[in-house]
Amino acid sequence: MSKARLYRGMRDFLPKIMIPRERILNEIRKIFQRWGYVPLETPAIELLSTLLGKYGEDADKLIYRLDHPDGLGLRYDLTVPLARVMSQYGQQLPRPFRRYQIQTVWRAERAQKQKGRFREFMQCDVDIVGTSSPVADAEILAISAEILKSLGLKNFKIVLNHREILRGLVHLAEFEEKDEMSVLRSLDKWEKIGEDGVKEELLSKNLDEGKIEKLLEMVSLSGGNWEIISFLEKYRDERILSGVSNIRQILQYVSSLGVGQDEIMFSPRMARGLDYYTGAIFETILPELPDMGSLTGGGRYDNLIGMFSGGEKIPACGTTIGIDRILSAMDELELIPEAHTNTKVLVAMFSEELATESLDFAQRLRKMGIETEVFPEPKKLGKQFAYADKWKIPYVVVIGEDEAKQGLCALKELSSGNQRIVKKDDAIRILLEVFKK
RNA sequence: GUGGGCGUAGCUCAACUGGCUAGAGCGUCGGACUGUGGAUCCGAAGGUCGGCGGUUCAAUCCCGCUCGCCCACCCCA
Repeated sequence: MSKARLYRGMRDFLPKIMIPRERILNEIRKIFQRWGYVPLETPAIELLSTLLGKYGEDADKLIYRLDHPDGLGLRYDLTVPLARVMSQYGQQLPRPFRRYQIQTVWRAERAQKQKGRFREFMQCDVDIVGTSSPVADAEILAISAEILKSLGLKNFKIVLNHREILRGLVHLAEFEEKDEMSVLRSLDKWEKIGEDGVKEELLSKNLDEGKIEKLLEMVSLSGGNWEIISFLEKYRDERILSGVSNIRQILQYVSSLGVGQDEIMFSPRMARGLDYYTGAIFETILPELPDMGSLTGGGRYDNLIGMFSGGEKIPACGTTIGIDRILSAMDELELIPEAHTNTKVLVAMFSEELATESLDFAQRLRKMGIETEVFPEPKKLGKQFAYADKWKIPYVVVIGEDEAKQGLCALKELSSGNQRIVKKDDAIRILLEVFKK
């Protein structure tokens, strides 16, 4: 057993994983940019005074604290850094401010690899700061949907709910305000542990059985989105009415942004764990992979950013794209093409004397945008072909003595085994055609 | 942090109730094949049997401690 090991909850990303991972990140980045979002990066290390007290007591324990006299810790998410940035540079950033941020975060919790839980993981956040318009909520939903579609995860569903509606329901069930978040956190487990499970958990929190039953009955709604929200309106609760009217607008706008009504599922049972949401909340799931959990999750949080800005109220809305969950979902659905390397062509080295022939030709291919590598030593050709085969490099070019004399090269496609002796220019033309450069 | 399970080659796993030189498959490297990969055959490298201590004539196996991994609870992406 070697002495080297990984700290629990950390991962190495070997090339085989990194290739699809980078491809997906590039795709996500492209979509963020297409919607007009601008990139932001913030440091891994923040002052503890910035980090602490923003996520709740339990979460504070999960922040990695550095052993350093300045009082430092690793960032826990990307939303608090955004709030800090808004308070420091808010004046020079015209609003609405649309930003995306793709960086790692750290949480000192018990990691369980198989459940996709790590101590270091990447978050891809998109947020729109400075507007309370439902257009913003609709836009964030549409971006989430567009990303999943573009990655081939066509069968997703967006689960939608609203914190004001939930608060109204909890109020109608006559729970005290201080129990509100605790009740919502239990309710949120409905899909996972079922109605009985939720009831059991609420009972174990010493809450009143009558109130619990009242709440569970109110949220046991099924049917179409419009049907459910129309039904909720009948409660004539001020908060519920306000939430429903907000949801109506979002549902309407989202249609114009390329999201089908059947891709959205309004559910009065989805609550999300974080305290700071104030309006619409949403997450995306794959019905075919019910155990996978949510692939993206977010909502509106109108009070969080202001915490750093001296009480000024700054509305905001955003979501996290769970890149690691998306990757494992794609993996299970076999949507990740096998790729061992990005190299398209291996130029073999025939002999020391002909080395420059290979280098020159490889350089011509690269200038045309074809990913090319040269085998660096004149090993026997069998070894060089075996190398290409092991890395699944699709083409091998050999320039041997015979070819070199006549300005030719041997171009072999490994998948078929077909080899042609052609002029170098023709080889380049063929490769450009194949890889559509 | 609490409870349960498990640590043998790079990976997946063997080795009868404690016994002689700890094995196999896959992978890696080399050869059969000095102008051509996948298949086949041959060979090689690779182990302080997680670590420390104890019991024993003798420990990969039994006991104690420790470290690590996995599962459940809690919490989340």
